[in-house]
Amino acid sequence: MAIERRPLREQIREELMLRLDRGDFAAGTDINEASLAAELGVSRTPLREALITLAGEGVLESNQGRGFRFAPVSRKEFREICAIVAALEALALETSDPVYLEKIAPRLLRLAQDFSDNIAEQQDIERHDDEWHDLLVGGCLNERLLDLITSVKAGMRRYSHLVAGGSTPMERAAEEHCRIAERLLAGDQKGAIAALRNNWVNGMERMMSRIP
Amino acid sequence: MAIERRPLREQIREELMLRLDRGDFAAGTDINEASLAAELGVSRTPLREALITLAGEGVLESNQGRGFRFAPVSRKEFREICAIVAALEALALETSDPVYLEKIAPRLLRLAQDFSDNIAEQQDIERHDDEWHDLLVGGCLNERLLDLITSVKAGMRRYSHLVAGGSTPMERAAEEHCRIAERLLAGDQKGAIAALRNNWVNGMERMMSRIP
DNA sequence: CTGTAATATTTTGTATGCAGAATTCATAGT
DNA sequence: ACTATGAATTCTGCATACAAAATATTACAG
Repeated sequence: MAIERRPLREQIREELMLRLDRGDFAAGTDINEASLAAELGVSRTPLREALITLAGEGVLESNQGRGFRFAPVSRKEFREICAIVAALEALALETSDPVYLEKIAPRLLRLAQDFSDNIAEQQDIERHDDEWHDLLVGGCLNERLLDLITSVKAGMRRYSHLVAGGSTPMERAAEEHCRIAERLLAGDQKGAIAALRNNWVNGMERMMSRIP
Repeated sequence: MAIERRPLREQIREELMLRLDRGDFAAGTDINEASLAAELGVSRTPLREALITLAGEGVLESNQGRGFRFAPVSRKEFREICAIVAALEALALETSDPVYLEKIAPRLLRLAQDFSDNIAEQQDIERHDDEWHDLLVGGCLNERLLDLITSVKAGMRRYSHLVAGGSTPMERAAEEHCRIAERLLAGDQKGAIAALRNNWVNGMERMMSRIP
């Protein structure tokens, strides 16, 4: 039996992010610490620690005397986050080892193609897309950068369930992933970065209409 | 009388960052929660909340059962943070209103020139440099981005007192700031961004030798 | 004298308690 | 009926208490 030996605040944070993905929390709703703690079977102390972490990542907001609430969503903020992630992933790609990139390019291409074949659940699509990007930038040796990307993307997860279920043209996304992989295969790092930026801009536009 | 009506955790965080700037904490030293809380005149609860925030910003590390400690410094990590901030400030400049940039360009130029004139304390130099960059990117409407820049720069503050006191060629920094301001005055946003990136690369190199 | 096991002490991680701020609800006055 | 006022309640923010893990100390065998 593998007993969990990590701070409760981390486990709580993970669980809350999972519930956020499932769409359990509407944007803007306040959190009742006592009831949520009871529901999770923990005390308020580690819960609050998790909430403070999430507030630092922009998932939650806190107001003096008024506790925490899920940060409201807006097209403006979504645009902002996308621009940031695009720049950060571009940086990750710029500073990655070209040899490594060429090595993983075939895998990236295959994943992108598999992706376009299977019509999957929205939840799976999101996860698949995330994993693809993780693999893409995973060769970057800048650890702080990879951590930062993860952290900023956490703030973006508030939007993922909003755009779910619709007729998201994921073929387009897969197509764009193929383009990136092709550039990498060709050893064209510059082109891959441009294609990646393009992927983020388009992805943003695709989602945008579904946000209030 | 203006009574402080903001969470203790924020005030504590601020105080700790101030002490960090003063060089009170050596990199790698563990924090004793009880004694630090007593010293600050608060309980462990809001102190821990501040520590968790700082850990999220990369200023501290936490290990299960072992508490918090100031994250060790390294040239590698310093390079990493500089690359990130350079990319983020470049993004901020890219997405700023050109009209606004031209409007503040004269002020930026004047500040940079004043800077090179006065031989100030190292502490002042740091502060001045920060304020200059804040003004530069302050016109960016991407609020998330500005917050993120502040947050990432917090992690960089662990290094500022390390490089202090030496014969830092700040004339060079002031010169580079002038270049950036001149590009903005000329309405050459692209050139300003390049000059800004150059400023970060050089600034990094200047500091690098003084880090273990 | 050195290495190790047992014990004592310190310190963290989590739970609980408490005061005050914010909100809700009820009541009175217009 | 509607608003204003005040009491009652809820909830947060901070302090304290407790249990378990980690560290330091001691005792002892080799």
